[in-house]
Amino acid sequence: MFAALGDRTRLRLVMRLCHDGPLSIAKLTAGTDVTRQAVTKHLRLMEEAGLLRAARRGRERVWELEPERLAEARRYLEIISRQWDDALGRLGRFVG
Amino acid sequence: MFAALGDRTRLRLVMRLCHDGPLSIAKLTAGTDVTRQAVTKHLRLMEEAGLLRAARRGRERVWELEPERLAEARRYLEIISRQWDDALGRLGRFVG
DNA sequence: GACATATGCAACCTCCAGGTTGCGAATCAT
DNA sequence: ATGATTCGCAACCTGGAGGTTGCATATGTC
Repeated sequence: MFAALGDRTRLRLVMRLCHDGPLSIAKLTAGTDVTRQAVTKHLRLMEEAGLLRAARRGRERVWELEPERLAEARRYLEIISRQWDDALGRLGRFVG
Repeated sequence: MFAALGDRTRLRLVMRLCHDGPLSIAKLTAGTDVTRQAVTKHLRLMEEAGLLRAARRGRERVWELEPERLAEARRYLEIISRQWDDALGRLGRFVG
């Protein structure tokens, strides 16, 4: 999940999608400095991670974000930092 | 940043830290199936990513989370999904 | 001092993520 | 039907991430 966002090209693709709306592979490739095949691989990877969703339209394959996954990641980070605060609290009580 | 969390070992380290509080390298290594050196490398990587912070205490080096970075990541994801909603809204107006 | 503990440094190895190239297949336009 | 787009498949290549090993260096303990 985080690995899916932990790559330059992929993060760019997500940003592109996130403020241009659904796009085809060719359109997405246009904004990058890599090959269409590389873009395709990244898109599939993110699809398996649950971040994206694809749909055929004519000869194109249109990709769009799956925002629920982002929300999930956000919740996860929130849990992490909350547990961290708790741990520091316990530590403070035991030490001080 | 997301790349820092996009690795199994690193995510485990973060989880361990997040609910046990600050720990030394040896203690952190105990919970893993890899070498102390590997753990050290990961810790430094996350330090450079701004996720962790270290402090010497005697002969130990104690690591702890830098929760501000997590908050930053959360904000970033929020921006992403908000822009996505906006993009879909524009699309809807133009098409429908 | 002698010994154990906790870490640092550096060289090395292996594997796969990220990328490319070449070709084939489906869809649209004229 | 011919050509131009848009995509899929498969083989291939390469750098660096993740890991290990061996040794050196501080710090604590007796």
